[in-house]
Amino acid sequence: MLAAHTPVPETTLGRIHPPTLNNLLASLPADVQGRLLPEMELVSLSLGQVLQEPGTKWRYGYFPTTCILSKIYLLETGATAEIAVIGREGMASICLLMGGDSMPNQTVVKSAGYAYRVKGSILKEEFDRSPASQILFLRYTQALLTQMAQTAVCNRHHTVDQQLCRWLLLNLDRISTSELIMTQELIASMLGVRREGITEAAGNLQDAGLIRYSRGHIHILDRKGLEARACECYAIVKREFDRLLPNITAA
Amino acid sequence: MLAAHTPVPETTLGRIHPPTLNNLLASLPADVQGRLLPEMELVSLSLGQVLQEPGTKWRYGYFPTTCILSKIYLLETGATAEIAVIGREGMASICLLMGGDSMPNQTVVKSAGYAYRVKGSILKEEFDRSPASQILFLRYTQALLTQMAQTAVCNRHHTVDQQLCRWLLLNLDRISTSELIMTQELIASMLGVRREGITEAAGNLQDAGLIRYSRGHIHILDRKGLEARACECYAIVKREFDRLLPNITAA
DNA sequence: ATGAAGGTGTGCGCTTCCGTACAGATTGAG
DNA sequence: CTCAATCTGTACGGAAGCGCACACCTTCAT
Repeated sequence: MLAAHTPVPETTLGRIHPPTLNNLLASLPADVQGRLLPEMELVSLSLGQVLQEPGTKWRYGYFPTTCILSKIYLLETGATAEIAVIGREGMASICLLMGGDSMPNQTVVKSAGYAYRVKGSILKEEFDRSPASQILFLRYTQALLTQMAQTAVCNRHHTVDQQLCRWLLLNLDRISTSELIMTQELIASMLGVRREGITEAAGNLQDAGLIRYSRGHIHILDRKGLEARACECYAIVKREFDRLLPNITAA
Repeated sequence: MLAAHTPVPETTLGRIHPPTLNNLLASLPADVQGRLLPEMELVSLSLGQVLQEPGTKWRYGYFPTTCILSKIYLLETGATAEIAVIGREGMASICLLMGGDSMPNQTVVKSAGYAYRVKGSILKEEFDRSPASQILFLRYTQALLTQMAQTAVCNRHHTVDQQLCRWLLLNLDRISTSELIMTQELIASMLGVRREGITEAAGNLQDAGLIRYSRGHIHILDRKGLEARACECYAIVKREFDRLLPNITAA
């Protein structure tokens, strides 16, 4: 069931919450922004909302500003696993640009907030027409590719503890506070492990003084500590994002 | 250490072994083929040869005809994991087109054979210039993306037995015989598990009459049986390849 | 205030896979 | 033919994670 998006009317919010909060949009040259931004629409997305079901055609391109999106696979058994995180550094709907129009995974909102969206046809037209936007979007595609590949390796070789650290950092990079709103149940489904596994791992991190946990609220106390405890996967992906998209901060 | 490629001189081989054995090249319209094919060079690749080290700039685009390539991650601990397979259905060096020029993983030859290669600059120029080639290469990129994503999920949730089936099928689709030349040691490093794990899984498949194994030679006896025993991941990726690249046979 | 719902901590037996060690089998070079 | 190298089979203890069960503890609506 596709929840309806809530378009935000032209209010003060639109003016104090510009599309350029999204780093990709902000990195586009002025002429492309001039054409694209007027076509964009601010939408409010709520936690858990399903943006796109597997195999269905994307009608819009989404550029998060304050929300975080998650690409999630659903298996026949009901098991799930997150394969990519998308925040203000990027966009959802790569497949519109790649020409496939759909992908076999779900896209859900894992942190409530805002995003700008634009009709797929308009986005694709701009992509085909302007080399500057093409370069940017293709480089982002490669960054996303790297994130997925690293997720595959991480799933194979690293412990739940390490993966939780990586996962927290990945999300922390995409919000402006140091507090994540996320139940253990939800984290477990993203990492594709048991809820009890997260309870234990989070307990370890809390004992180590790295985070503070309370009923769906995670306060990050020691970012450096998390980085030290995370597997190499986080740093590799971050380095690639920085290399490919030098003007964009989040990993 | 980068082993030197062996360029194959203009002999009868070149004539009876055309670039169009590669399905991507074969799918290009005549005018693009007219420009690109004369620039291509047939190279012979041997088992285990390292085509590209992590983080190094790709100088050529590779289009396998009879060889199979593998994108492999190396972790700090020495652990490895394959994240994608590339055969005659595709190409290595996506990052040339995406603009990143390098990726943080290795590319190795996992089944000896031939490939055509072309200078990166020429390939990129053609990509930028001809919409037809761009559409094709971008759709292939999405297919590759799907393969990686599915690998991530598979690594998380499926047994070695299932993954071995998927892996055998993935390779079988990219060769013309029903015999794979591959030691258990090598397979283990690709799947990121112990060699003994493969011994056991292969033993199971042999007992079930699906394959016959002998010192680095695997004969596939019952393809349908393998498909039935594999996890859903194989079918999902194959379906996406077929959908995105309708004129291309291998998954 | 109070009961229900949702979120978290804990324990226990089980499976899968890992690490290690070693023995047997096949292949190929001298 | 013979020996060394390579590949494969087997065995065993241990670690990590799963599935399940259940006891708490917050929060929130009635």
